Amino acid sequence: MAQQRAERADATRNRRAVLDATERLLAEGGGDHVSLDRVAALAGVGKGTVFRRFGNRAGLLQALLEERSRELRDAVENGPPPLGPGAPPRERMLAFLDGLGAIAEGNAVLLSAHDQACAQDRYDDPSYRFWHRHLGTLFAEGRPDLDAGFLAHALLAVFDGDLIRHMTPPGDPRRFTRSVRQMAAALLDRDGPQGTGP
Amino acid sequence: MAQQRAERADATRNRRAVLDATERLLAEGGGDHVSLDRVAALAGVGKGTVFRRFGNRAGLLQALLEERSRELRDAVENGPPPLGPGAPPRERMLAFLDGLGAIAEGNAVLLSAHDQACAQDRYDDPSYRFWHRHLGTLFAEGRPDLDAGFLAHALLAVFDGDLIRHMTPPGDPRRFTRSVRQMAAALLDRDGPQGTGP
DNA sequence: AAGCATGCGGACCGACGGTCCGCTTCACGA
DNA sequence: TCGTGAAGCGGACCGTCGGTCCGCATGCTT
Repeated sequence: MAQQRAERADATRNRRAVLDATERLLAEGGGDHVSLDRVAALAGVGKGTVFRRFGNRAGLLQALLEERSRELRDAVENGPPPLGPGAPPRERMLAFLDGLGAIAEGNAVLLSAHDQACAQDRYDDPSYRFWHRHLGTLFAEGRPDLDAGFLAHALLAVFDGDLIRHMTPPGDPRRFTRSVRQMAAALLDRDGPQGTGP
Repeated sequence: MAQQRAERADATRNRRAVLDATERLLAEGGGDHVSLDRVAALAGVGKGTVFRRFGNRAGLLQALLEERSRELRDAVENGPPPLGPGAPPRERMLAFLDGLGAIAEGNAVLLSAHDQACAQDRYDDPSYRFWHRHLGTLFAEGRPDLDAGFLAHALLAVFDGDLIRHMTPPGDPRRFTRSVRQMAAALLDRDGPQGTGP
């Protein structure tokens, strides 16, 4: 364990600039409008810089996504119930889906672009594995008679940027999250509906 | 309604050749191995021919997919129960998922490639709309208390080529379909599990 | 101040999806 | 059978993209 040299100041500055540029491009055009040339140009850096920092297109989008979801992840790992450990599976899952839904609804374009870029290795992505393990555990507790691992994949499959944009009407920004919660509740309740909260 | 001139023989021959070439390329390499140059070359036709026939990459893959699922679609529309009209929603949905699962398991690579190519307009694809309408109707009958349109999207979202490959172990090729059926059954049963068939 | 690892930029590459247009091939009527 | 016009064909061509590479600048450390 040698003492690591501190990260150079320009590197830090550039990483931020690149992430911000990506965000701006995502906001103003569709997800396919975000080419790495454009990102580099808007960030005022060379293309090589983008790749050294993030490896490839998928890495860049993943970094942005991770930034948006770090808070939720921390809360799930160490926060107070019902998000954190301690709450019963049903409440914990609904709280989690509420959080994930909010992030997804607020970042649908980013989500689409990320899925597009990741393609087949989406399921090896550490972020995905974390969400999957969390949901899988909760399902295993709540419904030991079903295939918990599959249900976890199924719930996550629904967090698709295009689907969210497709089924979110202008006047009801949380319709998606509501329906996801409702579905999860239906899956968890072996003995008839119990409602999905306030 | 003027009398249409019959389709030229070479056109028919080429359409078949292109579809077959696509199939072969999908089988021997990953989905991203199927470039339109390669398809044209292997089919022994010019690139222009591919595009005139199928419009673009998405159209080509969609044509192939439609070919694989036409039989199921016909059976759902006009066939005998439980696939066709007449059976109770639960049985009809399970039969349908069984059929769709078989197709998906046998064409996972094609499915991935198609999703990749379609991107955002996946939800406007006529094939998708048909499956969605079918599932949505059945859910609406079986579970009027839930968001049937959403549940239909959710079930279809699970038919993802990469997910299928990721969760299909070598020794159990139908694990995916079994889990999908189980999930659908859990969603349909308001009053506890009733089993998913033989 | 000097030395050196680290980071930087942008020219460069191969591959891809998609377009275009001059030429060929086929179906049909005479 | 043959002429003709339309339908189809091929493949050169284009712009763009993700990704690589290496000579040069920057900023830490001593």
